[in-house]
Amino acid sequence: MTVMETTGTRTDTCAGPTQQQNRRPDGDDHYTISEVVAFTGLTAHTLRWYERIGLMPHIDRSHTGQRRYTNRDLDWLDLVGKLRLTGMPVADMVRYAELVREGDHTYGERFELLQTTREDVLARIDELRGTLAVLDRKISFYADAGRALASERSR
Amino acid sequence: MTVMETTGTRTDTCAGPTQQQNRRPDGDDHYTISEVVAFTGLTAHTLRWYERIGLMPHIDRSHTGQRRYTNRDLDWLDLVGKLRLTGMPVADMVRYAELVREGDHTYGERFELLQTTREDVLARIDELRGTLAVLDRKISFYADAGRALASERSR
DNA sequence: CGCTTGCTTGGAGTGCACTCCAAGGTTCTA
DNA sequence: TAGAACCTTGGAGTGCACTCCAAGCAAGCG
Repeated sequence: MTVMETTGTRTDTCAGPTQQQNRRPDGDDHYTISEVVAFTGLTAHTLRWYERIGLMPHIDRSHTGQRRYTNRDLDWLDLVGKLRLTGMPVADMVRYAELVREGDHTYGERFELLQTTREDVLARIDELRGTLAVLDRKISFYADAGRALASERSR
Repeated sequence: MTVMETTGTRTDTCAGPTQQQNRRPDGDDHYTISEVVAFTGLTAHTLRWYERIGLMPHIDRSHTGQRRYTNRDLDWLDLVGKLRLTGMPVADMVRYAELVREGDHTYGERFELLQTTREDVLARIDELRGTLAVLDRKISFYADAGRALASERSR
């Protein structure tokens, strides 16, 4: 049995609200770099850079050497996008990509990495909630001050 | 009437779960840079840098030119810390600091800035929740795969 | 008094995540 | 079949937020 990160047929399914329409059916899923730019919002520079640093697998090439991305590559980029949103350093994502490439025996390590990331995200959400509370207090302070200034002007 | 950001006596009050004990009473609140380092977790380098770029007001000096921070400075650093957590660029925080220094007539702009930031934080929390969902799906996928591998081994 | 520890300054350096460039080959449209 | 638009590469450059350095002054202690 093989633990795959992402496959042509199912990908730990239901990819969420991501822009996944416009995709070609698996089998003739060959996208140019500019199509992937349109899908992901990343720049072509960044996509090439991701490949260079090992955050992407080596992408298939056309007979003339141009990149041809597959649906699987797009799925991977979706995940990377999500992880990036968490603030995970690129180096850690590269590490994860390496684990995937290395095969099944890295399963445990990958699992742990995901769980650590999950904890980080929860902590981050909590931090943001704390900040939100401060912001709300400050905003209502300003609203009060605004009313005071207004009534002062009307006096 | 003056809209103050932070005062010696009240600061739009109840500063939250921040480490505010160990503070000296207002009036002999004079902290060295290393004390502020201990309070905030920032480095002395960073504190000096904040002052240089205008993210802090000019800090009082001792007769020999050493920085002496006040409770008010600590309050400001608390806010800066919170804003930093939201991912607000330092340049924007500097802008806010300038508005505060410029006085009452910047009230409206400050209010807007805070509200924009609030919206950003809400959006960020939502993003993180989306990521959390992806992570949870992936984690349970790995958990299932783990069970499958285990049962395979036991066969 | 000497020593350690802490503080000062301007300016240079670091690490991250891109971002861009030049020079040239490829693919599409009229 | 010409020209525009797009793609390739390695390597250099950018912007942000620190982070560190060297040289020197200051304060507290035995």
